[in-house]
Amino acid sequence: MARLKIKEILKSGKAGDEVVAKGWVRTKRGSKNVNFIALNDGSTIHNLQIVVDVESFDEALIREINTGASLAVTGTLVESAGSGQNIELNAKEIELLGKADPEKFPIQPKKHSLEFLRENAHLRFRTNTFGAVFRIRHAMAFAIHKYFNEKGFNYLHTPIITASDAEGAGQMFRVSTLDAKNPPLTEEGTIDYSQDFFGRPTNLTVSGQLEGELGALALGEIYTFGPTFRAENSNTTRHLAEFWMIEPEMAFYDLKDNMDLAEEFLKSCIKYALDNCMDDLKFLADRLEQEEKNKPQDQRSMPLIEKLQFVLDNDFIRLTYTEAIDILKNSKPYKKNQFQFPVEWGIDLQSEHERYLVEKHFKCPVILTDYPKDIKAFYMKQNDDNKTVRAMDVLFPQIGEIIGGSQREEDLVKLETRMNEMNIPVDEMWWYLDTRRFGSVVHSGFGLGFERFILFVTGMGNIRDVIAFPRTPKNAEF
RNA sequence: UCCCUAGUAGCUCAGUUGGUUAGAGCGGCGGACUGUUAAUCCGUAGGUCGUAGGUUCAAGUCCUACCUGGGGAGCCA
Repeated sequence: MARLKIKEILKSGKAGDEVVAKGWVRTKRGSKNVNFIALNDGSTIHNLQIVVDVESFDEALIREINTGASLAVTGTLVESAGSGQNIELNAKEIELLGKADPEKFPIQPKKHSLEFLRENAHLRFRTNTFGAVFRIRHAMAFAIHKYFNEKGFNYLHTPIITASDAEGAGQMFRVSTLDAKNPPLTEEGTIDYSQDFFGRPTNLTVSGQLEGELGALALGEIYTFGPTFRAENSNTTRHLAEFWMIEPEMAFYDLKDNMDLAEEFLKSCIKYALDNCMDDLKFLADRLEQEEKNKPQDQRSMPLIEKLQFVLDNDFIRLTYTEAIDILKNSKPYKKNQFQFPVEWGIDLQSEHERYLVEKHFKCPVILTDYPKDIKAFYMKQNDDNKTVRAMDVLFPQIGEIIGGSQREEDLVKLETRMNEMNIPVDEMWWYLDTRRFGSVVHSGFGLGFERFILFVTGMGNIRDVIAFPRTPKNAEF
């Protein structure tokens, strides 16, 4: 008899069907004559209820069916006599696949704190919350590939190890096979990287963008979707040292095309979640609602599913940095001196400013464009005003910046001039500049932080709870 | 990295202005119960109070340093 997944059994199983189900015990309860086992195999958030007639099984076996143990159950599906489920499995045969010592198994059939589960990240998949989060995470990864594939984009694998440190996107992790205790030295006493594996200093990538541009300026549209590493000492609910990023790069796209793509892309993925992950979303929404009950009324956010639907139904507000500064200067908190940081044209917007725009003023996702060139990267397309660049940041409620992107500077002279101004080594970047030397075209791209997006879709509050094994300062367990 | 905050039983927490033998709920274990839904009821075991120093007749409680977690900020995705 073939094993059926619990999702399949609950969806199309009929009373009288003989089936085999395999999974892990969530709870066991019952009385002298009958026991009920909630069995979960990860295929769905819902459990299959196994009904055990105590008299027909070995007492020792039943004693070992504890929370966390794995079972193979053969039996007949019947309509449930109890409420709470339509169908349940009457056990004929139970095989204990793997025991779980109830005194040692850390996941109990009760509510655990997210902090505790983070310390047990190897077992937290076995909870409803993390089951839901990781099924949704998978669905979103799939939705991203589906979206770009249908749009004719090519999935480009840009390198994880890079020798370029010119990207300016943050501190990098060094990659080396040199002896850390006794590295070979040059005559000047510095580390001799010519003896290192690559014959030069190398690091883990902080962005695939520059290589992505090379691909786009031949293939037309590409996207990357891979791990990204930042050695920043960031300790927040929105930062990881190792995270996943999606970076589309498109030839012949100007900033407006770029914004249109970003908005359509985000909406398409959110729609996929609503269409395909409703069971998990409902669970997370309920969980969130319980948590929100402890908060004062005015601090509560929109229910999860409503929030996703809202983003889907409304156009993102688009405005320039300069317009945003004007709005901030005319805002109540500015006039009442409630902002901690100054608001002045030329400053980088602080989270409090972004949050005001998104959560208070517009109450809607916002795309800010045309930032001062001095607070943005060298590769961004310079505007004619000589003050701003064609940058765009997509700001989401609670998350803040979820996408950062720009139209890229395609003019060789302007780009080189800017690189010199910003002390970017032009020589080392010969390969990047070659795209501007040979058949340069208008092009654009952006980066989406995958985990930040998952935060938004799942309503989770800490980025460490939407990646399986988070890497953060002082933490690389598992 | 900075600011705030916390660390007491397997988990979530209480522990009074410093004062005898450190408490509860949940979980575990034993028992009861004819179908339960985080079952219920009765009973029971379980603690070097984050670590190291200090103040004091006396420290879970006060002080200092360090470690770890959480929240916020910066950096950014």
